[in-house]
Amino acid sequence: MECENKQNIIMHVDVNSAFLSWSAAHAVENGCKIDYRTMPSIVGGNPRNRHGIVLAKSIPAKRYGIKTADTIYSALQKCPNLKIVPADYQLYMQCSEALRQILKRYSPRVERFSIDEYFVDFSGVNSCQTDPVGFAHYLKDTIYRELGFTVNIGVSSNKLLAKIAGDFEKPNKVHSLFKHEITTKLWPMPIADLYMVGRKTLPKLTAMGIETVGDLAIIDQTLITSQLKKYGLMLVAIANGEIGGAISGGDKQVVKSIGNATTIAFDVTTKDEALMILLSLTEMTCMRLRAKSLLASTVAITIKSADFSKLSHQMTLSSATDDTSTIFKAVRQLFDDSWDGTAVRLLGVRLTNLSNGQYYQLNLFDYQYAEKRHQLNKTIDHLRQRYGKNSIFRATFSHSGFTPVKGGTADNDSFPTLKTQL
DNA sequence: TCTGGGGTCCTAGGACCC
DNA sequence: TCTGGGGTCCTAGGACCC
Repeated sequence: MECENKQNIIMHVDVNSAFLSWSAAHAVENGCKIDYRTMPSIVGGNPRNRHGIVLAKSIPAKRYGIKTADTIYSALQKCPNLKIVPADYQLYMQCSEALRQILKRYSPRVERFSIDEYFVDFSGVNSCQTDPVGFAHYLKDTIYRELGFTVNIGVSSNKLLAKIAGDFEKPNKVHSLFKHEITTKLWPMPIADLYMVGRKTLPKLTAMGIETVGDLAIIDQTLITSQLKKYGLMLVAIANGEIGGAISGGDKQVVKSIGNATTIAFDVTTKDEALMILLSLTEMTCMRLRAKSLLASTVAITIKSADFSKLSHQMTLSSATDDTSTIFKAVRQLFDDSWDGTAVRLLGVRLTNLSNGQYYQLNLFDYQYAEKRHQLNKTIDHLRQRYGKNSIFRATFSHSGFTPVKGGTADNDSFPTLKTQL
């Protein structure tokens, strides 16, 4: 059936220091005399409303030991004259889209992996067959010439290896990592740099005497399982480049959950305040649910206390719904059942058990009621889309000092994980 | 630690059924 | 009830990614 010499070629395109690059390129384009990329700088949140972490850093900032997710406070300790640039998510979405448009010129099979990462399937694309690495260089330079920011491109025969290759040396580089290069390019890497080896896993691996990816790749199965269970086996598979999967089509992935959470600028101590915030998060989450034409049957809330202890509570509804009021009723009950009165730092709402079925399981009366609610919700969604998300809101919010619809990601894209395609 | 917000997957324990 | 075991679903918590 298949053409016998068809070669799978997958590329991973990753924007270098994405948020910082994008903000810097945008500033330069608008006449800013200095390029933040050439000096110690970060994109960060605002510590005044307790969003004070590093979202992206320049390469000079990295040389001061500043890491993503550091507190801005600690970043300033490491480099007192650090330039701090505020985040501009609208700009970032635009840059992400612009990048997608370039990629789509060369292959129809483009998949968004996160706001600053894409997989592109070049299998069977003629211009790319004979010299994929050369083509990747051309692509990288085209992106820089047209959009003004650099990317890393990883080239391989599956997504996992392409992604790992893209993470090798940065910035503005192309690396290949084909199966036959695993032992020479991947195995010498320190184990700390392997995808999926995080803060908690690293000490466990080092305690087992694992220092490089190669050490992990050839470890005895029963040994790794005894320490890390299934997770250990997955890591061994990654170390051998054995998890992959082609890119199916666009970025249509099955969404498993939708949610929004917010760290509040102050500690919340009253139920009224908490419910107000939960309502605004529910509004946003339900709007996104409806935008995807999905229904949810499980509602969950998260509470992070002032001491950073976390708690989650969930309930499954008797039938799936996309109605804000119905879902908020559940949210309110979950909060009542789980809040013990301690000061709250963060609140979150998440919907799972998603389906795209209609309102089956309902009798005629309930169906008509649900239909009415559905129309009302749709109308509100349209108004918010056209006139802004706070153009229409519940009476409780007037003069409350709270935002009626809270939470990010108004875009319709899902960000899948590699493991989904295991 | 002056410590964000969007997700996915895994695990362990309990409820319930046969 | 001095009661076995397998399957499935639900819940809470935790690890990881960007």
